[in-house]
Amino acid sequence: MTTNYPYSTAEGSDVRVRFCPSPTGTPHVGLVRTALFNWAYARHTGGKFIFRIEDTDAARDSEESYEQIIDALSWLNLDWDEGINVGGPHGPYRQSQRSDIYAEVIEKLKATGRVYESYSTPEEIEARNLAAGKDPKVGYDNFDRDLTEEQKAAFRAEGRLPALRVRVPDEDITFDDLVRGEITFPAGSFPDFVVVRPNGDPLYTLVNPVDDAIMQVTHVLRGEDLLSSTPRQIALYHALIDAGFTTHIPRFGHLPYVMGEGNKKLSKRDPEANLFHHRDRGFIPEGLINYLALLGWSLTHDRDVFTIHEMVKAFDVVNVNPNPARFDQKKADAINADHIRLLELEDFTARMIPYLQAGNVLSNDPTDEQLDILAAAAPLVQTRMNVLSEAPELLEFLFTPAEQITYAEDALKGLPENAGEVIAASVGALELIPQAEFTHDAIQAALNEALIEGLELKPRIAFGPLRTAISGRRISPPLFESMEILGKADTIKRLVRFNER
RNA sequence: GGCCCCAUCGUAUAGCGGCCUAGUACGCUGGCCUCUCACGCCGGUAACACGGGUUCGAAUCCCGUUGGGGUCACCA
Repeated sequence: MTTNYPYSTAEGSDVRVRFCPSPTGTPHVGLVRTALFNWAYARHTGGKFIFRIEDTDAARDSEESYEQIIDALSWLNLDWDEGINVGGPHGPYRQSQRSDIYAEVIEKLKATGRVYESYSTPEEIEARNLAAGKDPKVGYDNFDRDLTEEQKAAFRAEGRLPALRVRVPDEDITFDDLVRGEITFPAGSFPDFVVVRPNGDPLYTLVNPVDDAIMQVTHVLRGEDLLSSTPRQIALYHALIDAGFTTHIPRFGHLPYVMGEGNKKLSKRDPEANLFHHRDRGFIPEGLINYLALLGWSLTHDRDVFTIHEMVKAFDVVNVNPNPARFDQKKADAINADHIRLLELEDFTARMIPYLQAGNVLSNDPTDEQLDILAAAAPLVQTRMNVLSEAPELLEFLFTPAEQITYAEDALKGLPENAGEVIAASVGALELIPQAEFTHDAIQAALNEALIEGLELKPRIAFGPLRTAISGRRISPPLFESMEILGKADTIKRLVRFNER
């Protein structure tokens, strides 16, 4: 019974968790959240985080996807202690390179009798179920469990090769899920399952638990979709313990789904499922990690913006919420915006550069003058962005020559009748400011005097035309600061050009 | 269909038997600030799926119902 097959009791620095994606497509935010929780648990406990790749499906796996997964972890700063590219005592860490290990395991497993040869084809199984009046959905009928040597020889004589199945014990299987509590699967819930194809290829059902066993994984934290395969893995673990590959069954914790719109799992088709979509939009790692952590976990009752360090300090998988969480783009953006505001100014400035380049606002090799403008403008826009891809739209006018400014339709439409007069008066006032004193305070004072007091305009009416003339937009960073950055000559040039258009 | 999981404002969550006439955040919304837009600040909106228990007392424990989801491959 289960007393013979103990669960891991590891804690603290003895904890060993792993992240083991199969490289089939772009990294999904659900996958990333799984990586994050495993990583956070390892860092919290002081244990080890192992990263291996489950590339046993040659038809679907790709090298591109493999590289993207590494790119994703690196971008998010989720580092690992053993595995891909860093090595470790249980390598190699790509399953496609572990065939010899699996071959040895398979031989030993056969010797224990917990794994047996099965010659039934899917067609034969279905036919038998139908003949017995059973729903074909019940699956395999354990037909080959006790084949005699003569029967096996007869099948082989027909040229048939056996798949290998695990003999599922005829008893209830119970485990204590770290996020859901005790879960019991009654005896007979599932039939003996295939772990090795007739051609000798081991399946996920074998290699995943085998590698966890060999790598001495103590806590398996993974998606809820694998919950119903857990009793099968536990059955296999019994065999692995019998065969001497390990001594304990890991603890399991099944993390809730990340859902999309409606009530369906966020599918690979949804753009917001794609991690890189968020990176391209201008999520910063701090923001995305924070938001993803919120999907099933919380730091405290009254605060949801936190650093990765705060998360590591507080994270325990037993506090993960079992119910599925909807991915809410608006909330994610808001969290990201908060993290953008938390950045040091220089850091924020630097992080905008790739997005400005992508938006053709900055060249690949920005000039010192451009960098000076950016540094001056950065504080004006740090509270005006949710995602960094908003930077080009907001800052473009500062990097565009006066003669190339275009005026947005909605900006022109909202202008007052006397826009020309306002601008003319502004030019006159600004001309009087000495070049060296062309600061936002001086600009504001001059314009206030000329427009608000002189022409007796409401500020809203007074500054709208100037904003449009300067930026071409209805909405822009603060006006006087923008004028200061542009400088006296360029500012006046823009105003004059606007009135001459 | 069998088996399994899940169930607090629209969304994410706090809550682990009394502190709850249910807190926080996003969203939406009223206002203040204000050169636009933001930020910031003040306020509003809105939830314990249902029915039985257990208990002096239940959002919290138990059972059932309903609803949702997953899984039943020689995919992972």
